[in-house]
Amino acid sequence: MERYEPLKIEEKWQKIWEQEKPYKAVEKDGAPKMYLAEMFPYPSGAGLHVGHVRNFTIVDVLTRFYGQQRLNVMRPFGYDTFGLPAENYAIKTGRSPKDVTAENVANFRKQAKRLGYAIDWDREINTSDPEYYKWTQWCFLQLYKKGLAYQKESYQWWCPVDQTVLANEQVENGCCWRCGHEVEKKKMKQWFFKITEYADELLDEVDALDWPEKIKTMQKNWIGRSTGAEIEFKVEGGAPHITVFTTRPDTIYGATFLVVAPEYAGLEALVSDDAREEVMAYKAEAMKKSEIERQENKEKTGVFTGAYAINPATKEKIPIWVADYVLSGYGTGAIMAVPAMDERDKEFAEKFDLPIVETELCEFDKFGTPKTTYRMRDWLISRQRYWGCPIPIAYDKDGNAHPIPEDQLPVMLPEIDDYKPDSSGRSALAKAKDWLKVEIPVVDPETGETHMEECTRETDTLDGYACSSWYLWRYVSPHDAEHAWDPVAIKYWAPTDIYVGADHAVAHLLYVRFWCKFFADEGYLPFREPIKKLIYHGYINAPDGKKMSKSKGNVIDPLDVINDGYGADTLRTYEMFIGPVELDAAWDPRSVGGVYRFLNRCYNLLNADVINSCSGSRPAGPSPRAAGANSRAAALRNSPNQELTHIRHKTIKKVTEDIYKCQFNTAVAALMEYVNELYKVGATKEDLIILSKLLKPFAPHLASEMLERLGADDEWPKWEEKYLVADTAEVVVQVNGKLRAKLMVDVTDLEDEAKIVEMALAEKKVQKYTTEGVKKTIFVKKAKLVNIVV
RNA sequence: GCCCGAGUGGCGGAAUUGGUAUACGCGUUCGACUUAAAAUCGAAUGGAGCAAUCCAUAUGGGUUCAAGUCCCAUCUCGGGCACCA
Repeated sequence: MERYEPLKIEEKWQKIWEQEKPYKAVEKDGAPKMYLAEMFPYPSGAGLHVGHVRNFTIVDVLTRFYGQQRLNVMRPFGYDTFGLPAENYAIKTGRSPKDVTAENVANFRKQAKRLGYAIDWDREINTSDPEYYKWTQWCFLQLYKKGLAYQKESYQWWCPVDQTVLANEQVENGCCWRCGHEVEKKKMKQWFFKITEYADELLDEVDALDWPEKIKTMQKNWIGRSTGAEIEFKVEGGAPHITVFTTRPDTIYGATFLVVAPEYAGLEALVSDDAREEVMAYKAEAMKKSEIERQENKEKTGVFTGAYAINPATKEKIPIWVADYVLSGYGTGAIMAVPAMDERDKEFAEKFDLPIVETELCEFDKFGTPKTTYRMRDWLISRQRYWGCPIPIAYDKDGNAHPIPEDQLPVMLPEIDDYKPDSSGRSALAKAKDWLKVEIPVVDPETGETHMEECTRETDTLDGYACSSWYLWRYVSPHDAEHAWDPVAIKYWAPTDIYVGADHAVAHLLYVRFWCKFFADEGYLPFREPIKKLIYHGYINAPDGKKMSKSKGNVIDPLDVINDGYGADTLRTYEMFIGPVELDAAWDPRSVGGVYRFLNRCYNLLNADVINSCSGSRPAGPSPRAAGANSRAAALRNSPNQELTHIRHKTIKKVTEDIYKCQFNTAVAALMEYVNELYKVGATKEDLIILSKLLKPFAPHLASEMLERLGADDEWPKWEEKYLVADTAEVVVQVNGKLRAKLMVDVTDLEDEAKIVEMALAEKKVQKYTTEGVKKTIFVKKAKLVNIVV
């Protein structure tokens, strides 16, 4: 008998797929379209890891599944290549990030091909390719034109290690998401995208999405809408008014003091001469503290500013304090403290001996104007780093920003020698002297006239998340030189039907939604939500359950698993079998062997002897089970063809429904059961064809080989309800809810409750318990169960 | 602290949503083939007991003819938020 040699089979089919391009996606009428994608990878130097394999294989199983159902599927592939790791590696090794990236991409492509994915390789994109980032810059300019890309000077998160600012979404527990170092606050002029403009829509449309609840909740929390009012407090002595935000304007009678954040812009003007020294010292202290330190010390601190405001309700004079428990970035950076109602204000009042008065609630909007605020801030997009998409902006001699005209795009990233950022707070691009100068049309802000002027380019680059905020639309026309995305193709393919990832619950997945809404408003997209269904899967951990990491030396290299002789089909099928898709799972090298054995058994069924002898009306194969066999095996002995048909259709149904539900582990288990049955009773050719078709999404090489030898196509099989019901059924007999006997009955008898109950009561094992008489009997047809209550 | 999830054999995990608990796989044991090993094939495998039976889905109660599934309380683990006024 021929042995199962996965490496040979896989090489053969990968060559065929490379040459014949069966997965090329073309717009066409007739079949409905199905557009699937994974969150494209950042191609690191280490190559593919088992987590990528899980991610890509989920997409592949679905792609093949829908493809076999003859939907018009599109499954592209791409690389998210801009970013710090490549740049840092380049600095360390003295090589250019471009070269390093090109190598990594080539390696990723090779490895992805080795896994046999049904990718349309003509739709490959790379965010650091000028052909791609030209359109990232175009997107920026559209946002800029509408005032949704703007500059603002404010305090920002700064990572001292990576020497760049970070978006709120990139700060995790007060630390940089990249390097883990504590972040600091730094006052800088930076570029932002006005995502808050879409806060309401982003929030309101979350519920309708076919996404995991976990992700939807995180997005809702992140946006964090609260409704309340802004109330203006006059300050004694003529300093500017203080506007506070509160969700409880009705408690204003209990507001006994105001508190402003240390970063509050009007603080200087407010503070009295007596208090100035102390207040400024407090502010300096607060600014020095990292976010973590501020959070750790929950003990309230603060200083009196020496100034007083007038409570518009009580007309009383109330003191103004500065304290770091008030956040500068939220609301107005100032609050009215109502210690009788609010725990934090109460704690503060008690500590500093401020008055606490019970408040009578008043009419909601009497003293304020209604106002909604969001926890979400605008998206900070400038990065002081080299390896990113240049921001298409230049500054005139007065420092005013002007857009680079669209016909000058792309603003190419210049080749430089030294990528290292320095302490100037500017990126290494500032050192590219020739590149910095550019002549562009400039509009005079006073006369409104346009003239050409030599300007200086922006040296910040865009946050990598900007590059990945629109790539799902680039896939529909990846080589279009005229548009970011082709208007016809986008209408056909988008939005993405299924998107698969394991990360970026709030950042990326919020940003794509934001851009989608913006470009829909601009008329470039005919939909407002970019992703219909999101599959958010778990990580694969090391065998000890810990995260895989190079330093721990517990990394499993997927290519090693393949080359050890298991092959890609085993690796893929194992990762689908490893557990429920949404859960983390620990790698188990022994279970990989189990899946290999399963595929091996599939292959062995192909053995010519089996096929030939089974093609007749009665399957031969290994001898049927001997004594002690269960009732189904008995049924198989009696009417093998009928029973086999029943099992076949049951398997088709189970595998089909499980894949729809993304329950890949139980789909694989059902295939294993099917194969076990076929081993017991022998397989017909039809069984082998069905098995191969159902197996193809998981193990496409082996299945293709089997289908070829069987002379069959890969069209997804359908089950028929009539075969799901066998002609005999097993009825369970319980006494007081405990299993006591089983009956084999004709299916037609299932309609006859009286007959079944009579049969049940006639069972010896049942009669043992019914000597005292029977109170009642319950027959559940659906469950094929009788319960006798005594 | 607040809000969600989840606790099932030696292990990863199944259970048509209230109806045969432990599918499938791993591991273990025995057997066949082999000079031998690997591979492969077959059998057994929740616990106790010779058995009939009894006990088992984190713990304790409850509802029900029937509970892993529903309700209440407790414990443990995971995730999210965490001075957001």
